[in-house]
Amino acid sequence: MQSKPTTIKEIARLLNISPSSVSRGLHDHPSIGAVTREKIKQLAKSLNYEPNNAAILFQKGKTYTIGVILPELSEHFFSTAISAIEDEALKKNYTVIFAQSHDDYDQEVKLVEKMKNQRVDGLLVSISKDTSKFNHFEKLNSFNIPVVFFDRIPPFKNVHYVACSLESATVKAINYLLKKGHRSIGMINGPTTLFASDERKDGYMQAITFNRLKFDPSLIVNCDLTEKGTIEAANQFLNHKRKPTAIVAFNDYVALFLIKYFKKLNVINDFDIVSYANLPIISYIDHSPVASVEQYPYLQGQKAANILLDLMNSPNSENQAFYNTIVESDLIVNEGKD
Amino acid sequence: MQSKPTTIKEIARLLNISPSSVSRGLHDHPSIGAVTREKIKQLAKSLNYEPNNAAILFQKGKTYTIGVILPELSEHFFSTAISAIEDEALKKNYTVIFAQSHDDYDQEVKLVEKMKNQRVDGLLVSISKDTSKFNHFEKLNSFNIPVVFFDRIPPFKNVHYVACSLESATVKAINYLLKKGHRSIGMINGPTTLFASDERKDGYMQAITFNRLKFDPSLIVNCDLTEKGTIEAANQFLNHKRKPTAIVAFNDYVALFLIKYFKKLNVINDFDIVSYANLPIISYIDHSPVASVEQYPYLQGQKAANILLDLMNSPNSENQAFYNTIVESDLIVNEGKD
DNA sequence: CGAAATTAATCAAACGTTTGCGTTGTTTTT
DNA sequence: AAAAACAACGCAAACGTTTGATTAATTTCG
Repeated sequence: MQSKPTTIKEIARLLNISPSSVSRGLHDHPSIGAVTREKIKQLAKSLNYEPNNAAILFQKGKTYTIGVILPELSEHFFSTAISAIEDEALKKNYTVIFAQSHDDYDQEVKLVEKMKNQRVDGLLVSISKDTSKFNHFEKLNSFNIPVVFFDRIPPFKNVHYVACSLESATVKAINYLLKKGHRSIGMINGPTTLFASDERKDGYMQAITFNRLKFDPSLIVNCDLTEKGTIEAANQFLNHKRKPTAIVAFNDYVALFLIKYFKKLNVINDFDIVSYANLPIISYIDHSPVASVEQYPYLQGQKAANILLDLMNSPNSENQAFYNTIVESDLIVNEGKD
Repeated sequence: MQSKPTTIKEIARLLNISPSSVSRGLHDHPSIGAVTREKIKQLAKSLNYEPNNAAILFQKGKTYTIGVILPELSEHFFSTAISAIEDEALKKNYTVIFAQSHDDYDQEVKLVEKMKNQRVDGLLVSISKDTSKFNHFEKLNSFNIPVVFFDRIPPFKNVHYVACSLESATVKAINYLLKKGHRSIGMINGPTTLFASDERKDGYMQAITFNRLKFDPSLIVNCDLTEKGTIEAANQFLNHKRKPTAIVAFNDYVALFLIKYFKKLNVINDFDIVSYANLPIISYIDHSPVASVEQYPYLQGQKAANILLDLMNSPNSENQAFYNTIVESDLIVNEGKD
């Protein structure tokens, strides 16, 4: 039994009125009389009429769809963020489509193009690790597709973004370690291309200088965030003349590699580790970090989605004000550990 | 600079030919001469022509979109599965839209309806914990929208599905524990409404009887999978006259609750725990499970997506054969522990 | 050389919905 | 009683693309 979906035309035919009247009736247009309106609605209901979305989208030139491009969905941070995005979108009856760059610049460029072709009404992007050029987003501007970056954002202010202040979070982290008595603190930072790396570095320096300590640049090591890179970084610290007693890891994955390596070398107890919270169960692991920077992915996703929904429904696209939203991050001290 | 996207009409006008020729030219239709074809393609390229998807979808009555409904995207299992789905869909130029039931039956019903209205070409579903009725999927049938269930599947065979054989995996797990010398093995099972609970129970019984041991039903405890429920279940085991020496946990979250509780009671060393792998870093935790059932979420997602793509492109919908695909799961023994 | 086949392109309809404008018929205002 | 206002609806175009049916021009073949 292959039911063809009911159409407005069909209803019009059965009621001997014009399709336009049916359309207006269904939308409570004032120029349709109450009796006809009710007749229309009743018949529509009894025939299980559902508007053909494709037709409406085509007609209106809007898709009621927001696109999300992110590096890797299976990372907890991003799956939580997109979960929030979807929840917010659903409230406003928008649909979410997404795609993963897998941290590859070329792929990201392609996906932006694809999203544009899909005619998304707006785009949320968390940029890939490899991305250092941003002109692939410019075309969206001319097509009037607003973009909001979240978490992994470009290093300039004239875009809309939502992100955590990793700088202030890092200050908190370093202050915490200083207060615990540490005087030599290492940092495994990310690639220099990442804005997030700058922020961590800035926070580090800010905390050090604020406390009138001398800043040793060799205590900050850039790392490609792989296990191999982490081990290399760790080795630099182990051989350092002022061997650190605490280490700030770029994220929980790095922290995991580090803990694994230190356990193997049996030096795990020589270090306090602080990390940034990507994983919910990090606190369950053996020799887990003493503290962790919570970046509130759900909140970030929520805010980014709402800003985008706002932008998509604001009339003048030539609005020159940019949303630069900072979500305060908190240092969560892991109690069970010492 | 508000560029309006280039259309076929525009190209046709500039070239003084008909839109249909442009369309055919772009699609390498044989009835368009080589010279015209190239002229068309060149101009299209130089004008950055991109087909208006909404128009095509509308015209063809297909959306090239597959919908995914799952309980909770932030769970690692599902984010990995949907990550695979998206990868597969992208290969065939399909787009993925998704929505979360948050394990709520009513929400699931609504989402199925919404997906139908969005005119998805096919649907992938992992059903919610609360779902015990399945008639909300029947309507899709009459609209010729194929559905493939994955992982959390309905308890009957006349649907398409991909799932792990939790039964055989559980057999492996129990056998492993028996071989380690355990004679009283507890199982924290899920709600009886879940098919997955039946499978675990069946596997348990199968392994026990195969090894000519007597089956004690009180060693299998149903649980709502919350922390509170887990503790209640644990207490039943602790007070059991044949106190188990090993426990099979429904999933890693349950295992985490259990480990936490046992650590608190300082009885963690009295038990070997086996779990089902939802979390990648479970092996890093303190007193982690001795073994873990890997359910291959990426593979499941991949297979489910490919089956769906297949169904969507198979001509006769009245095909009575159902894909019932079982992904073999493996017992991963956690080496570092003993 | 004329008929048939082939090539290259056009025409027009269709997909379902929305919307500006026009057309009735009725009621109110002056 | 004529003009104006209003209520309730229909007409037709439009959105961009695809596709079956046609036409016109050229080539092939007996």
